[in-house]
Amino acid sequence: MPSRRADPLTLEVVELIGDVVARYHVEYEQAAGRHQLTGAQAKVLTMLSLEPTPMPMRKIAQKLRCEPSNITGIVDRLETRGLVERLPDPADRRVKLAAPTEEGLQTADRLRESLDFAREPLGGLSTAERTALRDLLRRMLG
Amino acid sequence: MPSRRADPLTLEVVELIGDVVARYHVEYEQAAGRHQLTGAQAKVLTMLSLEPTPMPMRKIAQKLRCEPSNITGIVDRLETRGLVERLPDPADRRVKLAAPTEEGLQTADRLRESLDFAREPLGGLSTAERTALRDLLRRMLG
DNA sequence: TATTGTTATACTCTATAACTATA
DNA sequence: TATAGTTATAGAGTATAACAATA
Repeated sequence: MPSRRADPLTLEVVELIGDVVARYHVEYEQAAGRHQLTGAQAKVLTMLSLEPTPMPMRKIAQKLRCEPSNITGIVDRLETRGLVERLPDPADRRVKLAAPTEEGLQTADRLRESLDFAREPLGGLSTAERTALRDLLRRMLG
Repeated sequence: MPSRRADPLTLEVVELIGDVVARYHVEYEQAAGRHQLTGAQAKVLTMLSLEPTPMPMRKIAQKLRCEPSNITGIVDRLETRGLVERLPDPADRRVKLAAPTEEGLQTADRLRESLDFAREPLGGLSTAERTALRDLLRRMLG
């Protein structure tokens, strides 16, 4: 992996992405806080709310790219608040499946709606510009 | 602040931005880790390395949007490693100014160079596309 | 033996409140 | 009194290692 200097244009784009990241982060934490959730708790709850079926603890850790032992505590706190529950896996008694409760699903919905980042900064862009941005981001991540 | 559903295009852009944010974060932490720094330490060191003059502790906190008491510990750790030093402010004896050492500046430089996010994901984009992305991000950030 | 989830431990980050030394 | 930085404290996230139950 060669380490060379990027051109000024690339550097500026990287800096702008850094700004977007910083802003997104602040807004995400604020949105989570409005529901008495930390960022990590909001991430786990959101992920579980988008899954069609309950998810093993280990898989949550893989998706979040962290150690499985961390998920124990995060799910503990979500479970204490009645937003998530642990279910046994009939196929493997070692596994515990985490699933959002009805209240957890509602909280996840409200969380999504309160993410102002969805509207505010994109509000100034036309449909054509948003389409262009979408395509560029897709290619970037592709 | 009205809470309404965003259109599908906006939602997709927001999701893509979320992906970029997640990826940026992982890469930033990894780059920091390669230099035995945490993300917060890397942020402070980078900020100080870009400032023309030493910065009061309080101003660092404002820029990072956190409490001043946090900066004490972060600068403590950077200072222990010889990457940052605290200087007195001749104009106000209450103030302590933080400044990167020579080694701190070198570490900050290497950190920037090792931020793969600068090259890899943007490598697939042409100059015209990078320009378009820059303009869209600029408009997004207002 | 290997794997899943948990526990125990240690470190860092974070906010809050109280303290100190200046202003 | 007000402000800058620190300290003390508590909660949360993180990685590592060791453990019990199960495969």
